[in-house]
Amino acid sequence: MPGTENQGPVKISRKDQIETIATALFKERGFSATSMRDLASEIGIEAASIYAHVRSKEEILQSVCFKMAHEFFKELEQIEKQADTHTEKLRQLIAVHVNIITRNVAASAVFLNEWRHLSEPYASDFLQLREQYEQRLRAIVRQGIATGEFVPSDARFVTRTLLSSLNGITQWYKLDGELLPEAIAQNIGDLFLKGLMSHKDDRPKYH
Amino acid sequence: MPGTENQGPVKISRKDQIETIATALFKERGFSATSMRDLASEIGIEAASIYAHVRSKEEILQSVCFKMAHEFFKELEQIEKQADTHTEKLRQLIAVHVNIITRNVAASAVFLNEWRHLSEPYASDFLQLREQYEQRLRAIVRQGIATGEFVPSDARFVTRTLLSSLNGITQWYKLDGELLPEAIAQNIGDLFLKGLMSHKDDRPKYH
DNA sequence: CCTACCGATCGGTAGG
DNA sequence: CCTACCGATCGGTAGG
Repeated sequence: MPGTENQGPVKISRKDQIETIATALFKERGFSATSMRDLASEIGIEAASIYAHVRSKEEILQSVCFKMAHEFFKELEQIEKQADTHTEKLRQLIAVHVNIITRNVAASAVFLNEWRHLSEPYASDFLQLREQYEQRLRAIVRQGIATGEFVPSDARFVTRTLLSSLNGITQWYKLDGELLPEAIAQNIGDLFLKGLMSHKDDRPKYH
Repeated sequence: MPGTENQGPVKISRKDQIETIATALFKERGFSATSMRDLASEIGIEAASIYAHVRSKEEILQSVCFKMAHEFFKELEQIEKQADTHTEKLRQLIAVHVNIITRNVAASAVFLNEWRHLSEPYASDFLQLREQYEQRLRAIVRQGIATGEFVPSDARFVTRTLLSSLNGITQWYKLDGELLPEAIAQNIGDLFLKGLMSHKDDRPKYH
């Protein structure tokens, strides 16, 4: 079985390794400032050898960006389906968003900051996905306002500010940090739900 | 008076024009993905001509980054000086931060995202400034908590999340947008101060 | 501010 | 996965 016999107990293929290291470099230096030679030397092979596993530098970026987009959408759809309150939906969406980011800090940072180096039609496709995600998050906020669950507020502003807070995590989160992902989610959830809920019901309830 | 006789009523010098256009390109495409030829063609001159006004591509980046850092610090020091409450200090700091960003969206985005392309010792100097700014903002939050003005909370987390919300404005603010800078500041101020203040005193007071 | 140019480096290919 | 290499483009300089 050529191609499978040498993988052994560690499942990570050379292709996966390339993507992982590239993601870290793309986050640190940016896509354009990372050369295939940088990447190769980090892996320990020659630059030309990368092309045995990957068609181009951009293909790596495409893979990272669309994989992350898929992650975010998968969880969003799960949350949209359930018939919970909008408070609960928002709290859960914050929790899974924090979870995805803290489990994939580098990939999330690349997803957020390097997608503009995608060529067409990938850039347009990607942008559409991002806009749709924001729209659907905004719909939850809007509906919560419409039902009176949330205080009247600018859904567009709230959504953008929430996304900035969540996505900003990529810029400061460290695996050995003092704050656990669950605590981050709790804090962001409290902050925004406190801001969105009427005064008599300040503390969000769980079940 | 050579060098001054041709400036006429419009005060913008070629050097300023280069910096302005470069800033816009650096924001849109990133520093590394912007070539001096891109910049030149946007200005309408040859690439080599840029070097009559500017020593290098990086010098432009240095200028933008440190000018913005200076802007932010100038306002921070002003706010630290006055003997107001921490609530009022935080609200004012948010207001001036929003103001600087909305008046310099491109420069702020470059300041936030492209500084890592600075070479040494500029990168280290810059990073030190950013960390000091965050530290001093955090001190205001900490002091507000210590005096009992703010509810007990994680000052580090609050500061980072506030900065993410503020800096995120560069990613969505448009001059013709529906939300005016004053309204943005008001909303962010309300959100965070509501989150920071004790329940019996939910609405922050002004004078 | 332009023409003419330089050495370095880039992403990527051929052929093994 | 490597050696050897290609054309394109990069930041920047010389000299006017």
